[in-house]
Amino acid sequence: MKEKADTNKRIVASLKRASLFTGYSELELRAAARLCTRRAVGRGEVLFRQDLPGDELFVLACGAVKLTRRSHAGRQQVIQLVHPGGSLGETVMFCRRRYPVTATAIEPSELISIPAGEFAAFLRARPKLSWRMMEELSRHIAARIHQIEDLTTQNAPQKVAAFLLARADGRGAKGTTVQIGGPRTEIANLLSIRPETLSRTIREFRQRRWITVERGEIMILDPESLRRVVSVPRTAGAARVSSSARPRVARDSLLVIE
Amino acid sequence: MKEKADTNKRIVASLKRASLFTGYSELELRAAARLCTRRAVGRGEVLFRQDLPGDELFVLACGAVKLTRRSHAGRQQVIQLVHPGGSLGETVMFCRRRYPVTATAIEPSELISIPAGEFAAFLRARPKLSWRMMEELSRHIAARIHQIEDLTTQNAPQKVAAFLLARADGRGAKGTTVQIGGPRTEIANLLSIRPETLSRTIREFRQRRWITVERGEIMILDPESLRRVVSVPRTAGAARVSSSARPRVARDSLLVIE
DNA sequence: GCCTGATCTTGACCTCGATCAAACCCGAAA
DNA sequence: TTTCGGGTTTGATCGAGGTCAAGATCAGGC
Repeated sequence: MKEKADTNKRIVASLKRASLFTGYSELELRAAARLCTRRAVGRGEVLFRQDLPGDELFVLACGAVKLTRRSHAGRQQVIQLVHPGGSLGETVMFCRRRYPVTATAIEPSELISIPAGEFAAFLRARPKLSWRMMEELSRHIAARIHQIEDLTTQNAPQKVAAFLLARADGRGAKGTTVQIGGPRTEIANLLSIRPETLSRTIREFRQRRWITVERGEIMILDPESLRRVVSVPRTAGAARVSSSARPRVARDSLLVIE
Repeated sequence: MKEKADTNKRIVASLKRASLFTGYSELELRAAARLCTRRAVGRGEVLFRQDLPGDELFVLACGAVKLTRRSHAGRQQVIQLVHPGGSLGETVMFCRRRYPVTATAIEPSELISIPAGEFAAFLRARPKLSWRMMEELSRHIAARIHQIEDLTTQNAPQKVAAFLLARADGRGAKGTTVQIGGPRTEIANLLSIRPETLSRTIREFRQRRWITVERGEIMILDPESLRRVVSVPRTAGAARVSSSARPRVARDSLLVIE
């Protein structure tokens, strides 16, 4: 019937934009799309839960989803914010059918649901696409490694600056803007800082005319300065003079650039 | 010739112990081993470097290797300590032939070197083993996610306790010991704390008779207490009484258990 | 054995960011 | 319009852990 064909077209269009499916031929895309179904969810809705079994993975068509992990001691940590074109739950196909994280929509979202079993069979029959999947998994590993590096080596302003630059990619040309899907708290949690600290840092950046903020949209005015913050070795090159010679200068700013 | 056959046997034996090769049949193991070569390295020797191209992956037969990442700002972070049976550099087969981390031996070590190109061909010809590889990559992702959780949600004593318990696995039965390969500094760096803090934490644990230390070998006396430290929500359940009613108790211990 | 250089320990101090608490803002419901 | 509730901002304070510096301890090499 006509309607079904139309749905399928839209699914193909969504998959085409997903990094998980780059490199797929038109034919392969259509074959994959035939397995899938669309699904709309409201803000706050949970797609799957950490440690629970499941049998579907997703591609995010539009909206925003957070992947979180609740630690044994009850503390929650955002692992990733997924944007349109991203995928979630891929590993459920390989790891004892359990999800390593919890996925929650932080905005009304549309997703493509892919049944794990059928997609696995689909891949098994197509070695070349299996290889693509491995590339994708490797990319994932690299991303998590990079994240560990950022979380452990950067201080709060560096985290925020790096985050902004990463979002405004395309070399962050002097006027790009960064959309923030969902409440700012989620970003703070992703960077593993408190909302209060994020707020203060943003204020600092704004006062220095490095960014402007309006309506949950941040515009980058001075990417160079932000980059400098990120790449400075830590509490910047000042000091290292004659130990505690001077009588302790008052600190009025979060940043220690000179 | 005899000698070559013997070398091959030893490689097979090493691979058999590697998680990357579990599930391989004897035949498949031998075929894989035929591609490989042994290699011994000294302490401090670098196997491959972050961001540089390369074309081999490794299985660690004995010794210890650290995987590190140097951040843009020069700070170094240990991502993983690899033990015998572990593998390193798997992703080089998929990610533009570049390594995401630097691998350095922290003890004299023996490795099996696997040429990336040939092993890729080997896998492509064996879909079932490709699938095993995907499982392995997924496991890797899960491990990194878990690590992010630990790094961000735990404080110093929790990190150390969790580390000890993880190493003394087999449910850490009251007397298991933990070997530490390489200098203790590496462990501190892995947990993203300073060596000084690690030292103090270990002293604390020792004073409480939870562990004993000798000759770079730690024995766990009281796994239950360690587990309790890990799973306590944060600065433990004390306080929360009548705000600052009491005149600020002196803190003499790193831990806040009651 | 005795040096010599790494690694580990201990103490004193200070800083960054967490925490607590109180306004403030703003969109949705009434 | 007012009310209500989640999110954000701001200020004040505190403490875990980082930093610096000085010893102690250990491991090879001679």
